[in-house]
Amino acid sequence: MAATPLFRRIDVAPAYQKVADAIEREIINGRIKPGEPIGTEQQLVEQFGVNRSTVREGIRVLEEGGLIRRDSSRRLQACLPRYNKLATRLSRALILHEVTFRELFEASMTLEVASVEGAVERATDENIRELADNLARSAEVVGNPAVLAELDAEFHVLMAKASQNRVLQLAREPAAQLFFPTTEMIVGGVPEGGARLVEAHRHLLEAIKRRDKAAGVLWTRRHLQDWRRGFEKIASLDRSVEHTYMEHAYAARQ
Amino acid sequence: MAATPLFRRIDVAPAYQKVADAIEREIINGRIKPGEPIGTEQQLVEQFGVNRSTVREGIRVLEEGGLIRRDSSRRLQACLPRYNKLATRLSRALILHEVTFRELFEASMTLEVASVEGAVERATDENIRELADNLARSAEVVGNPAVLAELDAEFHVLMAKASQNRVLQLAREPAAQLFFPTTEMIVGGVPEGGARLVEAHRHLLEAIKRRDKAAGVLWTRRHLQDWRRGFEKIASLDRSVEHTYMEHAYAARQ
DNA sequence: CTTATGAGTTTGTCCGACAAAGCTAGATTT
DNA sequence: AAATCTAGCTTTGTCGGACAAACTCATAAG
Repeated sequence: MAATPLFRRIDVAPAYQKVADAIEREIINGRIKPGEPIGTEQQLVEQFGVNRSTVREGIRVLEEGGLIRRDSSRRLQACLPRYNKLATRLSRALILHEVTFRELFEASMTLEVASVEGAVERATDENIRELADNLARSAEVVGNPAVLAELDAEFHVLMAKASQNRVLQLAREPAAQLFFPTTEMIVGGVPEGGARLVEAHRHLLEAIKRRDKAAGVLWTRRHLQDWRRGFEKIASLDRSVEHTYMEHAYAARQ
Repeated sequence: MAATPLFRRIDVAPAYQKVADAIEREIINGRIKPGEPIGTEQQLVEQFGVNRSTVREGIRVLEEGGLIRRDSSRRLQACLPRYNKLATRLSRALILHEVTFRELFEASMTLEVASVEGAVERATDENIRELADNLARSAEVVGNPAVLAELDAEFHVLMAKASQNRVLQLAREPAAQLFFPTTEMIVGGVPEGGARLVEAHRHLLEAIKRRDKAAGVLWTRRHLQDWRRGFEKIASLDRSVEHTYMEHAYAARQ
């Protein structure tokens, strides 16, 4: 195919990219720890020997990637990428790829079941307290679809947290961000929808408390099936997640 | 808590952020479709009424987010975010959060099982051809851990693709990117490791062809358990994914 | 019809500048 | 002496202009 390589490929990445890569490398391999300062733009200018505009473009790249942020006084520092922010990007990608609600439902079924299994096995007292608190608040707003939907999303986040598996936590988040905004429509559109939702959460919490995995899985399945039936009343599962629908998932980012 | 709000919060986001947000919004809600041009920097300068440096910083943000890219002639255009690129960022986040191999293993078990179930149900002839092709190539390099590990990763990507579920495809990718680089070490360190791996893939492909879900799940479990046993010979599952380990996952990005 | 050429665009980078906001430390007041 | 104020220094966000390299496109030359 290729002729014998006499020279190595020349690195032609633009300077701002190299700046970003250099800083990123230091953070990834741990030489700069989260929370530690990166230095001022002027210092970076001197260290890299490029113009401040170039440094700033590199900084934007890292900032968007969640690797660095500016503290209260706008000074640069390394930080731990927030799942939430990354998940938003992923949700965005899923929308642009026009995934269907069926795909979303199927994947969520898998991920939520895994999540509850982990929670049943490993939930701490603190986790259970948080879930119970969420449940109590939910019970008070059964008639308010908007608030209830938000609490539902939170409940599932807490369950994922209780699974003590951060990979799972991260993996379920993008789907959940697209999945749960519809909850409001569904709970609002189905009589008894709110009550059924809270009932399911109650059984889930009970299952976690009793370390009863079978019950946890069963009620997760029912809970999601409820969502599915509700959704099918207002739309087709094979419809793709709409662009306009993004408005919801979007407002939440603020 | 707060006093009655007399005025709404003033928007103080920096200009480059607003530029990025404005373009992003147009893409997300579909007014600019993937592949369509955004315009030159000069045009954006005129439209937004800000300096070119400011526009460029905004562009960097979107570029890193995968929403826009430059075509062959470096002109800006909207594009579909690539799973692969996003997954790399997630993997990076997982490393910085120091997730353990146990978390990785548990999540992967769930995701790969779901993946194979989907593949058994919905794999197309084309999917099966790709898997068979991968298997044939794997069989030829049983003795070469480096190449075999790469083909193993590809096999699982193909299986996720065969599941026809893009949400799942996306969800499994970050974990896989961290999970599979160790395959080389394991296959290289365990006698018969390569042969067992290829054998598992063969059974998986058979299961998909026969639409035999039970067999598919069984062999996925075995396959991953093999990995786990191999891993435990060289390290502890409770060790966190190391920073230095990133070198592998990192080089692959190029 | 293909190739070469050359003008015009566009990007990547650099330089210098300035207002606004934050920080620091000396000066002032109680 | 402790608290407060003030003025200067730093840093960021934005701007304007500039230029070389790479690319586009249309026209001229073979």
